[in-house]
Amino acid sequence: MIQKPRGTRDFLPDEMEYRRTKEAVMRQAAKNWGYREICTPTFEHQELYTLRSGPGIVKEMYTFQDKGGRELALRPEGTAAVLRMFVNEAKVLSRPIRWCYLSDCYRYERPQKGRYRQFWQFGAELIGADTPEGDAEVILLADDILRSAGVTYDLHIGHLAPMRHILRDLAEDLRREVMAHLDKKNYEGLAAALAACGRADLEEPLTALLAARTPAEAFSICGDVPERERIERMVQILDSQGLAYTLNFGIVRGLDYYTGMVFEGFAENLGAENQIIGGGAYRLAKLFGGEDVGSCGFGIGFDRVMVSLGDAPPAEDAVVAVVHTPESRDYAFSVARAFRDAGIRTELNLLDRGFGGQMKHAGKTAAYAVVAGVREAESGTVTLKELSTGAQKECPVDEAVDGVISGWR
RNA sequence: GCCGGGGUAGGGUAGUGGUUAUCCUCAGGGAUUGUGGUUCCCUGGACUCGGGUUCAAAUCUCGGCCCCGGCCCCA
Repeated sequence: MIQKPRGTRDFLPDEMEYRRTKEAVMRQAAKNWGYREICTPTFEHQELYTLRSGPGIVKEMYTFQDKGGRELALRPEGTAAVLRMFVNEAKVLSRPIRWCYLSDCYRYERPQKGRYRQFWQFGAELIGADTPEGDAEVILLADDILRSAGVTYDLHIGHLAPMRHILRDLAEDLRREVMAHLDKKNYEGLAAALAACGRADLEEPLTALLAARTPAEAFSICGDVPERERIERMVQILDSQGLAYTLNFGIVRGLDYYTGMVFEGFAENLGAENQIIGGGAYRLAKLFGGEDVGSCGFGIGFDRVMVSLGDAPPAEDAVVAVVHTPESRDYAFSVARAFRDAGIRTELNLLDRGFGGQMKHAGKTAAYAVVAGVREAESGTVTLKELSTGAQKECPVDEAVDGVISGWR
């Protein structure tokens, strides 16, 4: 027997239908905000991802060389390809551009709860609206999508400007180190790093900034920054919409990728991998050879959404099982077609089973049995039987279809 | 890459070196050739893989693979 590759999953129909239901809800929410769905290739030139994330990322990706010698990689996330697509194709589209996607992504990582080597990411990108209104819209959209899907989560929103302002005098590599410590809440490491470079004076404002829960508090610590008005306007919009969130100026989210607003969300029922969404403002287009246009977006871990929501409820669709005999086979196919044309999931017996066997099978797999035997074929009727109650009646096909649609009664 | 816990039919399980590996569920068939569900009968299906110890391994041991939890990472 061949096992599936490590970190991959199979989905049976009950779970798959549940996933599709949630996908549809999320797509619809995005659509309502004007975010239209796009699709990019499953694999791209490796360079797209190393440009964005550095050469070290290769060991975390599924990479391969194709028969033409091209160095390719299965996509490890959604944003890079979307911005690549924007640079390639969307220069003439009127802005802002609102796009969303649901992509299968691949990362060579150790699987654990909520983390797989093949996973799905629902993302949205707003390109060319580098404004506080744009930042606010992306956050509100993300919240709408997650709540529509039924997820309960904690939302944390921040902005990189205050922290970068405090760290403005530090050398680039030291700044990265300090921010990495802050990201991991490693305060001992933070103190040691600052002391080592003679900037222990920064420890107090940094820890105070992490505790700040309003823009006013943050600016009283870091002083005035050019982004102040933008941050305040964004917060004002979010508050006007009654959004539940925590302001957190300690959010770092990777190092050089995000340029302004950043946000994260954490859901229940997940283990160590409880981050369900991450996003923020960034400027990637220029890196990929386009103009320097500001963008803002997020990625939702779709599989984590599903884990957080719990087990799939069993499917409830009415199912009709058509029971027949070899002599009435053609009639049975016609009867099944009538039910299918009405949008009813209908399964016709395909095996060499007697009436009793067919009814037995119908009792396990269907809500209704529709008998299309010789007798019915001659009179153009069917015998409709509700399997939960055992009630049955012989009637014309149209009437039987209506009966199933209206739930028998 | 690292640490820990696991792996017995499709699912859930019993089995601390010794007959043909237990039970439930499930699936297929029959009792019942135009009426299922209950019941009864029959059938099918498993020791994760490989090496080692032993007269004898599901059981002890080592390693691989896979699963689960955590670390690292998380674009």
